[in-house]
Amino acid sequence: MPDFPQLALDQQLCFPLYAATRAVTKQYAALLTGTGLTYPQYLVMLVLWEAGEPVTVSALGNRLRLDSGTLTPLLKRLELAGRVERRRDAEDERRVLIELTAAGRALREQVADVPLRLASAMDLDRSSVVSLRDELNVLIAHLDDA
Amino acid sequence: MPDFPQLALDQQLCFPLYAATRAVTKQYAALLTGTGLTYPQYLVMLVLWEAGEPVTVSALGNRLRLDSGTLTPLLKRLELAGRVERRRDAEDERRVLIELTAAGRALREQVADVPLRLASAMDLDRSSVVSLRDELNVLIAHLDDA
DNA sequence: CGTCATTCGATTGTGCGCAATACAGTTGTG
DNA sequence: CACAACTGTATTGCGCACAATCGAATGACG
Repeated sequence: MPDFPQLALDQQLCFPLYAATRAVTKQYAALLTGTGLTYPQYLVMLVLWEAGEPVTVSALGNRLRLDSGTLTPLLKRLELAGRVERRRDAEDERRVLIELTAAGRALREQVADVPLRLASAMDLDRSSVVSLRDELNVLIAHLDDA
Repeated sequence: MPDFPQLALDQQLCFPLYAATRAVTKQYAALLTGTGLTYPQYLVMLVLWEAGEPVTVSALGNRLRLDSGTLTPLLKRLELAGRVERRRDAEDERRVLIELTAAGRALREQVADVPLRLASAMDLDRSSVVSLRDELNVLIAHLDDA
């Protein structure tokens, strides 16, 4: 019976990546209670705040690497909560534009301190965060090619 | 109108982490088609193969940081697929022991090359993988305390 | 021996994440 | 204009992930 050292959970990159993401998401969920946002909803709001103008569903999907099967119901929940409005683009009726409401824009100040609070919970120095972030971006880029 | 540079998607660690995990999971899904395993199911199998003996649901949960709400249905699907058997522990009737079937054990050889194939898809040198893995483990440890 | 807190797992309900599919609207081509 | 190909979004179905809750089994304590 051969052994399979390469299948050891702790030797692989995949599991720490998977576990760390869920741990970070859980921290965000804790900091976002009170805003009514989930973590993926928060990411969508980040894109909308950054854009400063209506954004199509596909643009959101490209930025966040999510497809319409994920975004459509998420955006409907954001609309139901009064954070965004959804309307067809008059220029091209296939497109749906997502626009912040006043309440959606106001939320930005309420979460402005979230990244800082997260960083303190993670307790990593700035250089570790930067190198980790950059290595992850390299990884993503490589997987895109494959 | 104040600006919120700290809310920029690209400056934060959270988004690359989130996106990289989904990219890696997608790669695993591709390599695991044919085995009938999903990525979380593959992780459960890794733990069972490593243990070499029946494992309780809670032990699986501790190792993988997943709760019974996730594991119970996942294990039922693995049982339905003939990979594992579930039975109450005679010593303590509250516990459920998860045991590999012959088919479940046999699967190990079939996926033995998956980590190597993943590593080649990720195209990172060994030292990057190790440092990334270790930094993620540090991150997880810190979030546990918080 | 009762009983009371704890442990273990299952269940329920909500929200992703994604493949596959459907379909309306748009564009290209002759 | 006719019509085929393409685009952008929505829908469906399945499988996680997790909070909250429940109920059975156990163990500690008086």
